[in-house]
Amino acid sequence: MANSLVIVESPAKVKTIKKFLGSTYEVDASNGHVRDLPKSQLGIDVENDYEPKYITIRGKGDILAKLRKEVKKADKIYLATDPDREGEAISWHLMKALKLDEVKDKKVYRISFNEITKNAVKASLKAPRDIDMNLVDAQQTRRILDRIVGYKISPILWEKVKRGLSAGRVQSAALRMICDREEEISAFIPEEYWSLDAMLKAPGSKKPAAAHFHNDKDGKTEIKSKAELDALLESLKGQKFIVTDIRNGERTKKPPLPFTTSTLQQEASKALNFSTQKTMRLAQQLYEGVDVKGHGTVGLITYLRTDSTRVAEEAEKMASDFIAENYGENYLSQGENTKKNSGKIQDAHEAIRPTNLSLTPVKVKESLARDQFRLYQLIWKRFTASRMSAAVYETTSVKIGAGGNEFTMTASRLKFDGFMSVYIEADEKEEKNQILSKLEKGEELELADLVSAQHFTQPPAHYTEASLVKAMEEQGIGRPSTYAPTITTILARRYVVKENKNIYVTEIGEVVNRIMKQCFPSIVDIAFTANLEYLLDSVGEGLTPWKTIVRNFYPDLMEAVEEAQRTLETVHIADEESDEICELCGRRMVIKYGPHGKFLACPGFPECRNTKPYLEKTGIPCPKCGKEVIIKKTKKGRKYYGCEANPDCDFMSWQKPSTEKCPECGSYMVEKGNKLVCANEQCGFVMPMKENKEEKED
DNA sequence: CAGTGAGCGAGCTTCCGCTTGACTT
Repeated sequence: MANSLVIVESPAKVKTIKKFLGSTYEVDASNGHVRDLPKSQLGIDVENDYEPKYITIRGKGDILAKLRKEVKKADKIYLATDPDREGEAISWHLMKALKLDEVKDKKVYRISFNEITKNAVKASLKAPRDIDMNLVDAQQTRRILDRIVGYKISPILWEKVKRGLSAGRVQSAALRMICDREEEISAFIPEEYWSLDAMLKAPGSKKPAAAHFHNDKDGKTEIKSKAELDALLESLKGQKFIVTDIRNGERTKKPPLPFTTSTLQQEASKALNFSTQKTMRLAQQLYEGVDVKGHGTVGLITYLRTDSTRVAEEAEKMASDFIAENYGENYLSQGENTKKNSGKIQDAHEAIRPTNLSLTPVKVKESLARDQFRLYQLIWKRFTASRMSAAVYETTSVKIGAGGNEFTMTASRLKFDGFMSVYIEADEKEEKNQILSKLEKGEELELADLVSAQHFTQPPAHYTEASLVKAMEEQGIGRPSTYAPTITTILARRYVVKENKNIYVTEIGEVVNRIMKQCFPSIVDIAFTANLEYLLDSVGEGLTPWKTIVRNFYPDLMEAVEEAQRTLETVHIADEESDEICELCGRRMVIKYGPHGKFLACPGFPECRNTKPYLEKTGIPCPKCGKEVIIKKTKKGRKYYGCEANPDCDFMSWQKPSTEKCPECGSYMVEKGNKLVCANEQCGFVMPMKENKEEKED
C-alpha cells in the first residue's frame, strides 16, 4: 500500500490532520525551523559572495532523525509547512536536511492550506506544487540582513558601553519608539483650559441636565484662561437659555473584528492585566488542548500567532448557527465583518477564535485554571461578538443659545444591544444611557447653576506593553511570534523597565539609543522595516536576485561600524546607589548585576570587597516568626515571598502575604488578584481586599 | 546553594522568526 508522509510545523496539528487523512498517511511536525545560521559566528561567508552557512538547530537533531526514518518508509512526501515566507523556507530546509532532493524513488511535493479543516487539507493534496525558490530567497535575505545587523552592531555596544548588550532591526526600533515617546513627554508643555457647563432645567422637570459650552463650530471648548472664563460668565449674566435646535438621530456601533495576536495581547493587557508573555503562554495551553469533561482533550482555540482576521467558512457557519439559536436571528451579523478580509498574501493562519463555539465559557470553566478561563472567555466573547449585528443607539442633540453663546446637550440611549450583549471592549467608555426630557424648539430653560473647572492638556502617555505592541504592528516592526519576546529582550538588556504597566527608558537604554541614532540612523529609522519588506517582496516575486540586496547592504553597514569603532567614546554608566551602608568601610553600597540578578556591592572595590544579597523588602511581618518578609527570586527568575530570617525561618509563599488574619481559622491570608485568600488550604476562606489595589502579574 | 564586580586576556556575549519545553518556594 502506498504510504505518504505529511510534514507540518506545529505538533498540535498532527493529530487533527491524521484524523482527516486516514491510516495511509503518516503526519509529523518539524517544530518550526530545523536549520539556521550558527549562533557562535556570523555564518555568512563574506569573501565568498555572502554564502550562508546553515547548521541543524540545537535540539532539533532528534526531530530530524525521526523524520528521516519516516521518509524512508514513505514513497510520497508532502511538505505542508505554513503558507508564508518562513514556511516556504522551512520546507526548503527540510528538503535539504532530509536530502529529499537527492532521492529518486520518492515523490516530494509542497502543499499548503491556511486552515485546518478536512476540506482545506484534502484540497491541498490535490494541488501540489514545487518549492517557491523566490520566496525562500526572500526569507534568506531577511534572515541574513537581520544577522548582519545584530552581529555587527552588538559588538560595538560591548566595546563602548557594556558586555552582553545587543542591537537588532526589531529591538532597536522598538527602543527608539519608546525613547521618542519619552522625549515627547518631557518636551510637553501643558496648556490651561476651562470647561463650562450650564445646569439647565426644563419647565416641570426636577433634575437639571448639563449643557456644555462651545464657542467654535467644531464643538471644541476653547476657554484658555480664568480671565476668558470670567468675561464669558459676565456676558451670560441675565441671559435667557433658549432651545434653538433639536436633532434626533440614530448611531450604530460596529462589532469588533476577531482577535489577531496583536489585538489579543492588547485586550488581555487592558481587560485582564496580563503581560504579553503571560497571554501567549496561556493561549498556547488553550491551543494545545485541555482536558474538558465529557470531551476528552480539546484544542480550545485556533492558532495563536496570526496577523489575520480571516475566519474559515465552516467557523462562520458554526457561529451563525450558534448565534441564531442562542440569541435570535436579529443578532446575526448583517455582513459587517465578512468583507474585511485583509488583502495580504502572508495570510497563513486564521483569526484567533474558539474551535467550537458550543463549548461556552460556562461549560469549560471547571476544566480550566482561572487565568486560562479568563483568556478563553475573552476570546470566545470577542469572536462571538464579531459575528453579530451592530448595536444601535438613539441619539438626541440639543442646541441652546444664550446671548450669542452656544451650549449643547447630548444624550444617547441603547436601542438594540446587538454584539454588545456579549462583549464590550475594555477601554470603551460606558455610554451614558440617558434620555432628555421632552424639549421644544424655542423653549426657555431655567438656569440652575454654572459649573466651571480648570483643566490642563495632558502629555502623551508612556508606552505600555499593549500600546507598544500596537505601535510595532502599525509600523510593521516584528511579527506575531516576536512581539512578546522582543519586549522580554529589551527588559532583559535593562534598556527599559516596567513599572505598574508603564514602560520607562533607563539610562543605559538612552545611551544605546543615542549611539544607534548617531551611528546607524538608517537602521533605527522607523521606516527601515517597511523598506526592507518592499525589497523582500521584489525578491519573492523573482524581480531581484537576493544577493544583490546583501551586496548593496553589507559594505555600507561595515563602513558605519568601522566609523563607530573609531569615533565613539567609551561610555561609563554609574551604578545605582542603595540606602545600605557598607559596615566595613562606611561607603554607600551600590546595586550591581551579576549572573544571578541584582546584588549589593561596596563601591570601594577592590580595597573593600564586601557584598550582600539584594533584598527587596515588603514591610510585612513574617506570619511565622514576625521578622520581615522579603521578595526573592527562584533560579528560574520567578518571584516569591520568603522570610528574611531564612534558613532559621522556612516561611515561603508564591503569593504576597498580608497583615490580615483569617477570621475563620486565624491563619494568615495571601493576596490573590484583588482578593485575600486564607493560606490554610483546608479553610480556603476568601474575602475582598481592603483597598482596591492593582492586580499583580506573575 | 552561594556568590556574583577589575584585570592578567581564554572564550564569550549578540540577531529575527518558526516552533515547544519543564515546573516551581
